[in-house]
Amino acid sequence: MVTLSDVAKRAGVAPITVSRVANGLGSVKADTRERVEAVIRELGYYPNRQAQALNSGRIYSLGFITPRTYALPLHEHFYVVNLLSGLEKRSWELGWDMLLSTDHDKAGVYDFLRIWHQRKVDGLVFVGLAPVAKEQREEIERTGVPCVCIGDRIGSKGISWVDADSEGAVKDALRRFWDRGHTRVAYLGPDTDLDYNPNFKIREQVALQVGTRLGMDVQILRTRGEAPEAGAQQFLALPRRPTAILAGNDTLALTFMDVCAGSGLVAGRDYSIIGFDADPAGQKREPSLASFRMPLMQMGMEAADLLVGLIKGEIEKDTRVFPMEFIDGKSLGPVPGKQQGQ
Amino acid sequence: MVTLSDVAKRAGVAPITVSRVANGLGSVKADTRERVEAVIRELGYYPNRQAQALNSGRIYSLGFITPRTYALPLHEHFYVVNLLSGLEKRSWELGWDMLLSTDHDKAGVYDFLRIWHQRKVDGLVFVGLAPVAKEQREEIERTGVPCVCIGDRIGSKGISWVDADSEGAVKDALRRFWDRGHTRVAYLGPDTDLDYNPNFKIREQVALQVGTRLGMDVQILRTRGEAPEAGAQQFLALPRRPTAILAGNDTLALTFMDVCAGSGLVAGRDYSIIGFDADPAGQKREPSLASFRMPLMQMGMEAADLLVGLIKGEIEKDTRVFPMEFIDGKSLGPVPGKQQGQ
DNA sequence: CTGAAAGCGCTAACAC
DNA sequence: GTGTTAGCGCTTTCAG
Repeated sequence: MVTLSDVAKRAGVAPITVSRVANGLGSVKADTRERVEAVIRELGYYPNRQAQALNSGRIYSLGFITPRTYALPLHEHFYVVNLLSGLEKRSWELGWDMLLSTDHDKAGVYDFLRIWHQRKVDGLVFVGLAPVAKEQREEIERTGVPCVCIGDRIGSKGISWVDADSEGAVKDALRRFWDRGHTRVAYLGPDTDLDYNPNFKIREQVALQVGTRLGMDVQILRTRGEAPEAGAQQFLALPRRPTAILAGNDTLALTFMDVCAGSGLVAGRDYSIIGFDADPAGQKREPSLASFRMPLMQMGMEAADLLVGLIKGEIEKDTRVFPMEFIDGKSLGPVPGKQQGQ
Repeated sequence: MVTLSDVAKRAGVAPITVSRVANGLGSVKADTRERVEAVIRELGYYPNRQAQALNSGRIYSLGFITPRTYALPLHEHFYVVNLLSGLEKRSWELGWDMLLSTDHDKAGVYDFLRIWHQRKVDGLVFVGLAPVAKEQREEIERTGVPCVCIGDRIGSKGISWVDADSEGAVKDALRRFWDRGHTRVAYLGPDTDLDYNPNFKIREQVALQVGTRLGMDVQILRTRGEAPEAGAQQFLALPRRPTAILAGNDTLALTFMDVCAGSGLVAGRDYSIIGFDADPAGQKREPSLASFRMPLMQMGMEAADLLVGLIKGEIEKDTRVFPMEFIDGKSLGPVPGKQQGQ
């Protein structure tokens, strides 16, 4: 391994001079600089980041915590892979590397701060698919780890976050239902006890508020962890069924459509439905599922931006909300039985 | 930040004693150990890996170089994402972290050894989608960087590799053609000048050898970088067309099928075709595309295994080949015009 | 079983 | 403009 001193000896200067040349800091006479630069190239010298970091406290790595909440392999986690892609891209553009880690240690203990404690990274990005424990939030505030959370609007003054605009999307969806004449609508969500994800709650609440404000009749349907078809069964059993359903995500929506199809009800004809996530599976099926797409790659990129800003101390805690894009589909239709064009 | 000395002071011992307790090395009296352990927990002490690495030369991170060969965002690179998934899983199981990096620096210079030179990782895994320059191979041999290449059977004594068994798959494919009566076959490959990937060459050569040995008439069809439909056009223009085509990958196969469909030729009826990669797009289309699937996740996991073994010095250069799995599809049929059952 | 001293590669602070 | 000194947090000698 070629060290600073190796270069210094060969160039006949003090180590600190090589340091100054390598980092372009301080003033060095032109011919000294050139001589040192020549030796650096000749010997193929690279500064040892570990040693640098021991001084500066900066290793130029961002930590990305991959959630283990669902026992899926990483590559099947559409959401995470897309975020990762954006994070990697922007980190690279900014000249930082990215360290991938998981949020559980071997004993199953939630320990996502480990890589920061060990000083392997300067800050952390994590995905809000699981709740962050109170002690952890306090630890983050106490130690001042630069932290960005994606998808959970954490109420901690130590944690910045980026999230998609669920409120806007729910309003948009209900407006689309309304424009097509639907007045009896439902929100289909997961059993909140089993499936932590703050966006489900936000979507449900906003659906209730906005629907009521529009004068709609809004019901809540719920799946159960062990019975994903429960929401649809609930729906089918209703005496006066809603004509339009907003589902918390596409997975919920697709299961719903499957169960209804079993009873001869076709989306877009017998009822309308819109989901979230723009899952490719939804767009390929027949009828195609209308949905909202989050700009995941961009969210990942901005999370990296934010984190680097926090680490450098250039910004304080910040939060960003990204609009979702409506993806049209055949699952959205008029009120069944009603005359077209009023 | 809590340091070793902080713990030492509080426990009333020398720093080295804390080090021994934290690492479980050397002998420490039971009650001293317990006292120190209590303080470690109380203060929430984590060893600083940078400082440790400065001594031991080991940071417990594996580098994964994401290729920039194709200007795709990471998440659209099926192959890379699946490998990544396996690497991440096994690294985690082994207690190592994974650093993601790219193979080009900002000036476009191929510089994938950077993170190792900087001592941010102990070794590297990279994907053989682009050729490794001679100087790089020499540098790897000279410096002894632990290296594992995926998908390119690099002939360097410094580089271990893992790869899928293209030979076996090609034999399997030709055997399947043969069993269905096909005797005029073709291999469809990319313009080799434009698309570096050693597996294309292997598949082409093995197809020629094995086909000839079976007494088949084997032709070579080629796309061109700017004209992916060239292979199919070549095929359509032939006076006596092959009845079965083995494509270098599913992308090539799907383009081929599209062009042929434009001339009224349907795969599985008018000709047979098999691809590589088991691209989901191929399995969802009509007729579905028969293909070979590589165990990408497993290959990633074994690459991590190999790399950790190399780093620890437990193994020398090693290579591993993984069988592919045949995925059946409607694109595979009998010889057109021939009576079924002979 | 425990500790003191020296050093890993680098840089901040202070001379000259 | 350049060099000397000390120290980042930890571990490897070598003593006691």
